[in-house]
Amino acid sequence: MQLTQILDQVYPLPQEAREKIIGRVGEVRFGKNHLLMRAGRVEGNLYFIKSGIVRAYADKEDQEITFWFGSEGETIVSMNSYVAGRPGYEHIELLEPCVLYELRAEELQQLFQEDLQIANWGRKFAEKELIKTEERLISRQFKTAAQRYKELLADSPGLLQRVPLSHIASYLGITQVSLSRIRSEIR
Amino acid sequence: MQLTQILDQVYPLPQEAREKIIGRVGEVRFGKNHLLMRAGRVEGNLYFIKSGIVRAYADKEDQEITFWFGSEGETIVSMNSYVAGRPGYEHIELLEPCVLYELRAEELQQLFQEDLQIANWGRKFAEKELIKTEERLISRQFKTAAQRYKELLADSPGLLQRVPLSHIASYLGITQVSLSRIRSEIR
DNA sequence: ACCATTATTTATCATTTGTAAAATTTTATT
DNA sequence: AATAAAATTTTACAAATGATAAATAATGGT
Repeated sequence: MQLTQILDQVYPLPQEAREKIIGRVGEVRFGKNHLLMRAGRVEGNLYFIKSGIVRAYADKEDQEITFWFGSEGETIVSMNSYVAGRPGYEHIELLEPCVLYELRAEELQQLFQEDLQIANWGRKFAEKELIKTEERLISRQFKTAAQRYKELLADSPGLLQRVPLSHIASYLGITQVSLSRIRSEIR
Repeated sequence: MQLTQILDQVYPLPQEAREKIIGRVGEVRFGKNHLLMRAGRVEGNLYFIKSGIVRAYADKEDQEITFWFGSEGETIVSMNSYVAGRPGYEHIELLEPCVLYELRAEELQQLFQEDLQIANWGRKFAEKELIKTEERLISRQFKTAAQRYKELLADSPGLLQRVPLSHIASYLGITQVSLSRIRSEIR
């Protein structure tokens, strides 16, 4: 997926503004299982996914909790680092080999102070992520684990083929055993 | 709480930009139990809470699910309306008599297109809300209902005195009976 | 202060989900 | 194809939460 397209699906930018961003972006590649970001650090870059799929997870005692999947066209950003300059609580792990567009957070912050349209792009980005997150939070309360699983299947049909069920279970907020039970009841 | 202070705690604005917003804001008052926003409508205003406390809730079949409380200094906005011009899924109900600063969403959108600092204010607002929402989503997975209750007590000590436990239970994602059990085990 | 209403707690039982361990299936490697 | 490793499912049991109804406490209006 091309960077122009990725940027525009957040908020269409005038040519000039778009080029300011593109000029500061580099392409990088990492292999499967690479740890792109680690919890506890302030992360200096953000990434747009050209191809591949990743997960964000947080440590809980001895286990890991996956709370986000990102694939083609999505943006990888440690919100705490990006917003507040604080260390993030999330690890980002590549679940496939990925091609990423890399951008220094500092440079983007600079652009936010220079360019009205880029500031509005940043606003739209956060707003859209917010709606998605809010909807997930509410869906936790509204829907049973089985419903959430079915919805995930419907919304992201390819996901099951690309991601281990253990991560899916964690993402849905249930144990893998519970997810197995749900899957067996459906068929 | 003064509007200037409310705006500044999101993102400090230069005097000129701040006045552009303040000039478009009016003060309104509503009584307890007033329904400020209704699900299924596109909401044309946003509000800053000068005093009082409100809840956002969504309908689930025969019951209501409270997913947010807002009090002094917080911003009331139907995210779907504000971001996407779509009807929201939330009702906003006043739990106390409130004094609110009212702003037309359309006028704010206009300011986003005119003023770089206001666009960045809007960006910061969404980013901060996003972090809060993301943390709540993760806390759902990390923590037991009892832990979440204790945290809510610690973070918002006054809340229990201002809000019925039925709403608190719903906010925590448990039934009122469950919350009662938790409360009795603590003491 | 009294009554009616609403809010909260308690009790009982059913359901769901979690934990731990073993069994099975799938995948990767030689 | 055979083996080892990893992923997934199954089983048995424990713990947490839900549903319903009844009991108690708190609140608001007259």
